[in-house]
Amino acid sequence: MRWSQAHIPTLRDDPAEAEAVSHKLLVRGGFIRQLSSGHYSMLPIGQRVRANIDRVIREEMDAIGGQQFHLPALHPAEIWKKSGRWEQMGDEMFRLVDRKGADNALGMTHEEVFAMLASELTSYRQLPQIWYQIQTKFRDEPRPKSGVLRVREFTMKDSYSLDIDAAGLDASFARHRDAYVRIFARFGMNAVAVEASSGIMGGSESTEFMVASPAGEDWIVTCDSCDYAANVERARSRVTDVSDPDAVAEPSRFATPGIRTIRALADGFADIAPPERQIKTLVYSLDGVLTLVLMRGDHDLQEQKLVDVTKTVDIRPATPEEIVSLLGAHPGSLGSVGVTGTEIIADESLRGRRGLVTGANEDDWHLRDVDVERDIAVTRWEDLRAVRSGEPCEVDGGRLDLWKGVEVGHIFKLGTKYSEAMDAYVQDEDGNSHPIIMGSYGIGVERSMATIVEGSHDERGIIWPPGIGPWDVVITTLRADDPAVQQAAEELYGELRDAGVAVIYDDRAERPGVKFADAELVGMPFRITIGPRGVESQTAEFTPRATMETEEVAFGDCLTVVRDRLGISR
RNA sequence: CGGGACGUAGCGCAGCUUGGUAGCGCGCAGCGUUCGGGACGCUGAGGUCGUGGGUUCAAGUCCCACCGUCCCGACCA
Repeated sequence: MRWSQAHIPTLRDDPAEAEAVSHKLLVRGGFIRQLSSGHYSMLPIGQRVRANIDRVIREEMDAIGGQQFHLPALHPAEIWKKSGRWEQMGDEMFRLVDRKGADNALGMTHEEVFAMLASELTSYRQLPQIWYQIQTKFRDEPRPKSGVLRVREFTMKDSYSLDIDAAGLDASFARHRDAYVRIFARFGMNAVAVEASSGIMGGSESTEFMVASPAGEDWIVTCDSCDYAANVERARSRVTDVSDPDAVAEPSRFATPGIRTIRALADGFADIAPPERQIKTLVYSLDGVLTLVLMRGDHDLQEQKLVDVTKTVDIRPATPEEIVSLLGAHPGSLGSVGVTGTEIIADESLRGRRGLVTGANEDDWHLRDVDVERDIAVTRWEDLRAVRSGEPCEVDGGRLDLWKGVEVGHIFKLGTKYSEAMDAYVQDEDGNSHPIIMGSYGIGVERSMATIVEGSHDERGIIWPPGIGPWDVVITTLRADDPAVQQAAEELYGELRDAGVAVIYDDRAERPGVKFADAELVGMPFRITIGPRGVESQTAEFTPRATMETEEVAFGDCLTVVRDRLGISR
């Protein structure tokens, strides 16, 4: 491609609304443009990057035996009703009615359609299968943000494994995991596989691939001395021990006028009520049912954990009115001693604790000498605690770090939910019918593109890894009007192109500063500069974008150097 | 959905308080000079001031409604 003929609308000014670095650079560099909130156009060079990302994914998916499909984006409501997700997906699913009056949905994911296709399978001999596609997904996000990192319409590589038994699923899962490690490595990312919650998709062994970035929306916990890594929605840590008295008296009331917070109670009654000796009583509405949630005073609830253990779809804190009608007191004086007929879910760190302080369910009064197991009718014990930075790792006691990450991939085991719903059964060798066991695996394409940029840029612009950017090499001429320069550049351009190198020739009659600045903004990994000086000595300048350290290369050696730097295999 | 802000030329913005012929920078077109790090001069093109309604002799400016976009929160494989 010649730059003079390419549509690469770079901008000199930052887009006003840009807050994520990748968004700013992709817009300025002429890769993407916004159409509306959450919908982006891919411009030619953005599309080239996307094609490269697709290619890498395809190569690695094919390498583990994957077969590419292309499924419809528009789905009849029936298949979603059949799996039970027509209702479950709520407002996140785009829905529309066609001219016949039939309900339709724009696909947010494709378990249903793939499971329908899998229903044609009849024998264990046809398994295992890995089926994938690279396709548009629609999700009516309540708040698209950060440019292309969180949108309503995006491309996803989604794959599904089909196996006859758990061992087969384990193998398919492991293959995907390995493929993902290779894919993200080729993207130049340092992606960490972390334990995660599987959310409304259902399933187990949910593993997210996270890349550290300030633009990330998830908090990740990793241990500094072992390989433990988890999303905070699921992360665990060791609890700091608190020693309690062996036996305590019956609970007794004491007046706490005006005290409404853990902090205030600890300050006012330092001898008996430090935060770790208090019980924090939270009231939640879980699918419309009021439930008490008990935490240690100095701990915070991780709401996703509560959602996961209770399988709740709709969670919200109870309103003050609901709380008063349930417990007879306002927040600040709530407790669970003597409460019956209401589910009481307590965090594991409260198990066996004695001599604690909690609200008396009467405004301005608290109870002391509470023995949790003796005095509270706990109905469930669960791990609900939010992990904090610096806490000891549950595995080896190492220090836990907390960092923000972007989710670029997610893999998990689905089980038989969709195969059962869509009647995807096969017979085993004994003639017995079994639902196919499925796994589900996703990679966000545009999100990967943005995440690469988040992690690989400098003040001048983007630095694409070889094989990912729109071109690997840019030939920049200085004095494009000089016939000798032109001829040298044309020859090199033809040579590289014939050799299969992705090269763009900046033949524009611009001043050097403009051409350099554009090349660095767009981010080709290597620049070859040809000017009058070099024509004299028959040398070009070879400048890797990452280091910006220029070396002189004879015209005749340029192709060899480029091949070396790109890795000859490509 | 709650809170906040913003919609004026392709991009970034001023003008609104105090109503009276729509401006600046970049970019764009032509000509000339320039040419190893975002040049300069001259000339020029380009705007239903988000949409609709209202007040007024007169609305980019004041009032109302709606739409859109961004940020914070809620929410979110």
